[in-house]
Amino acid sequence: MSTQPAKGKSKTEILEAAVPLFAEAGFKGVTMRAIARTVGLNAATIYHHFQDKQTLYIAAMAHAFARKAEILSAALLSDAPPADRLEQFVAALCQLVHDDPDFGKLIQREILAGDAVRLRLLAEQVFREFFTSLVALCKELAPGYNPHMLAVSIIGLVAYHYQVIPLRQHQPGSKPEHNDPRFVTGHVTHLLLQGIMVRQGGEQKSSSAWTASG
Amino acid sequence: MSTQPAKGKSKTEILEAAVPLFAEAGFKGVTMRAIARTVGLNAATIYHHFQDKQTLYIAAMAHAFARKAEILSAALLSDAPPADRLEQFVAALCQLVHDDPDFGKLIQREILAGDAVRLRLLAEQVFREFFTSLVALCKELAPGYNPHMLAVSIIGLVAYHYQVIPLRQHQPGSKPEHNDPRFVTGHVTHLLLQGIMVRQGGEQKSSSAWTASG
DNA sequence: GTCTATATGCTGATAGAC
DNA sequence: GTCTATCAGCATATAGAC
Repeated sequence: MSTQPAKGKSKTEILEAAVPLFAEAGFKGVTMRAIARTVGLNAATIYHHFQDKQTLYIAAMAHAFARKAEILSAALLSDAPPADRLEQFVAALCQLVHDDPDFGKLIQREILAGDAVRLRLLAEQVFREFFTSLVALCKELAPGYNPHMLAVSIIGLVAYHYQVIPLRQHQPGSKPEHNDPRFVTGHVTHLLLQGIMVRQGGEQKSSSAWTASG
Repeated sequence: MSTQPAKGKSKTEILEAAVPLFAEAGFKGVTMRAIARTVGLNAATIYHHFQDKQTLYIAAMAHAFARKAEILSAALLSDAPPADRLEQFVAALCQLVHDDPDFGKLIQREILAGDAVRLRLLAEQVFREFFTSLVALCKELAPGYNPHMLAVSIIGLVAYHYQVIPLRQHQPGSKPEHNDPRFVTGHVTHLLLQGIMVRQGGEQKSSSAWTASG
């Protein structure tokens, strides 16, 4: 909270060094010495800024997840028609996980770690608001579906594509373009809105769902 | 390979003790002592059966993934119509990840670990065959879609629902029934085949896609 | 095959000089 | 605020008795 003008390394610098390290190797895979080396400090100095490793880790999570919630919420709050809001949200989510791979990795690691307290905080303080907005959109867009399940499916379609890149890049038909946020947005939006059963003779490229933002 | 009739603990017993431990805590989160304690041995004895921890870990992965490939392939090889084969596959995948949570966790951990050699082995020796069959089904079922992307989407819709249970259980609208393989199968199959745009007045419960297996 | 004992290294964390 | 020096604990892995 207090500004530190050119007066030693700040807590923020330590956090910004720690986030990618924790994303890549997890809590036990990162040593205090490694974080200190990255930020250009001695390991003991970290303990002047943070009580212990656990405290530093939680602060790093909070720093990594800050502002993500409002980015996701914002895409859901336009006054466009429901189908367009869906596409805007899918596009925003694709862009987010594409531009910040650490974000997805840290969430996966938190899920695997399975700490009940931290998971509850993550669910309530980071995802609750935007998830509720997404559920509302699902109710409006597809009243026949279970809105909770549909919301999870929408997020999952995007998140999974980026999550399994290290595996699916070895599978037949994989191309680098498939990681382009616009390409994933087009695929996911069309699949959600139209489903698999394309009418024979139907030209899907002419569907408005394939265009990026209009 | 050699049978050991009632002659000390077998390698298989060690592997079957190690798999759930590695799934729960990851490579660095599991000590040789913990594995030994679980199987009822001294830590040093493990080194009589396995060269080192890394070798034991890879053997445990191979043991955990054995036979999974053919379970998934089998569901794709019936002579039913494409849409029914899709539902059979979705049902089989739901059942698999529901009955064996370790399976999904270990795959996630391997993806996060990011070892290029191990990921290539996993992709080629465990998933290649069934993924190729799924891509073929996608081409047959939905020629208008990119088959690679569609195959990933199908797997992702199922895998993601089970993967994020620890997070989505804290979100509004979550119910325990949503983890039932039959429920997830119904939701995913209907979403894939029909998409979101349900016709007004259409009664989705009457769709054959909602019924479990006929 | 299984054990005890132990070597060796790395880790989180602290004490205290500057 | 940052450093050096250091401790105590635990990890992997080995040596060798039984």
